[in-house]
Amino acid sequence: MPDYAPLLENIRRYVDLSKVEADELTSIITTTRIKRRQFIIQPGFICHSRTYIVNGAFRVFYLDDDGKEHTVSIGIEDWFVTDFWSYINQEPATNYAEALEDSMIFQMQYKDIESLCKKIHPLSEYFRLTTEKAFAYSRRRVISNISMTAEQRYDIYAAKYPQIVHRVPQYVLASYLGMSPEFLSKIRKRKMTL
Amino acid sequence: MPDYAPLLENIRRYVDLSKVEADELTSIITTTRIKRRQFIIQPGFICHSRTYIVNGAFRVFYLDDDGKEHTVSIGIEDWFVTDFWSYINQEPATNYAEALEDSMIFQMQYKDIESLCKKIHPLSEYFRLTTEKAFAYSRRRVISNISMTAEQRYDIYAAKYPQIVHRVPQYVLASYLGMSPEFLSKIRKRKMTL
DNA sequence: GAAGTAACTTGAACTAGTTCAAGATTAATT
DNA sequence: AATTAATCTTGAACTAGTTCAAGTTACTTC
Repeated sequence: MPDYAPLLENIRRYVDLSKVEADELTSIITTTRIKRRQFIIQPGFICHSRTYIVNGAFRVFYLDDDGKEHTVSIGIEDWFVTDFWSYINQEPATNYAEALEDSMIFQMQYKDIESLCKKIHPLSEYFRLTTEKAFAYSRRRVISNISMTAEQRYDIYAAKYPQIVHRVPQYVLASYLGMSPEFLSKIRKRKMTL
Repeated sequence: MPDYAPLLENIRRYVDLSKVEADELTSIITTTRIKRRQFIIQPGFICHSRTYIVNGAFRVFYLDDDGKEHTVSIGIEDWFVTDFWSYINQEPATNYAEALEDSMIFQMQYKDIESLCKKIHPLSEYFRLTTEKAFAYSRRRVISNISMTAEQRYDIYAAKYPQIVHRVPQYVLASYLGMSPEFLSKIRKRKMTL
């Protein structure tokens, strides 16, 4: 049986779950190993699960009409990955989610989560509180995309996620920060020589 | 006594609230009239309430170091306005919220909402579901800021919110869409002559 | 309803960031 | 260890969008 402690610890930071409630939650979890470069979400397919990263790293990205990639989110262990729009509306995804490293994940199905949220009040609270936080961060990202230069965005990201900046390929980070990989390369070079 | 029907109707789209629960909710609401150009949130002050717009229009904006305004959100009747970061963390705000028209609002305090969410399961569900939706939209906005041209962003907004595009000042919309007011003016002109 | 202020328009000069292309590094595969 | 594939670097040419400034239109307010 897999070790659910990291996920339960994450939940405990927000709410109290009884032993019985925790067991109900873990009973809907499936555990999977994913190889690097493997996709767990693809456009056209409904994203049925919320995915918790036990270890490894993922990115969610969007392929535009010109075939250019735009990274929507980057996640490492103890984070969730989803095509959120597809997940909450149970509509076909528009994004890909790809493993950046060999990973292990926990998955919980939409319909199971929804019925458990109806049943277990603290679980509903957990998702409410974490989504509120995610939303607040997302708004900050909107502002920084609108109001800052590419270099400022990089600096802020590097300061906030020092453990990620050099863990993911540069073109992934560039597309997450909304700039071309070439330009990120130039920003980094400038910093070396300063 | 004010008419709470629009808010309760909004909630009913997501969950069922009993009469007693609805009364508990409305008991924490304060109703206020706000004049155009009046601020209900200012940097430095903690945003204590979630604000529901009964009628009128608001915008939330951020003033950067160069004194330039960046509109974070635009809301009209039946929407919520908040400096979300300040609200959920109960930290001093970094944004302004300003009435774009004479308005009437319902306000609910953070601590009251939090204790009601602990108490009333469907209310917790309501905020969970609506925040999930808001988060999904916010992610879409991140993607469109990163991957689209200014004109595409305008077109999408105009198609989605035809009732808002010409209701708010152009410089507000431009700063929401992440472009200069001059450039939005030029986009619009180009459309006239086509 | 005149005067003043806020919002919008237009064009010209400018710049942050892109695109393209070719070469240099690094990592994966046999 | 050699070969192939992916990723990163560098510079030159380019462009979407900005900035500035001056003029026009439309609201407010007294």
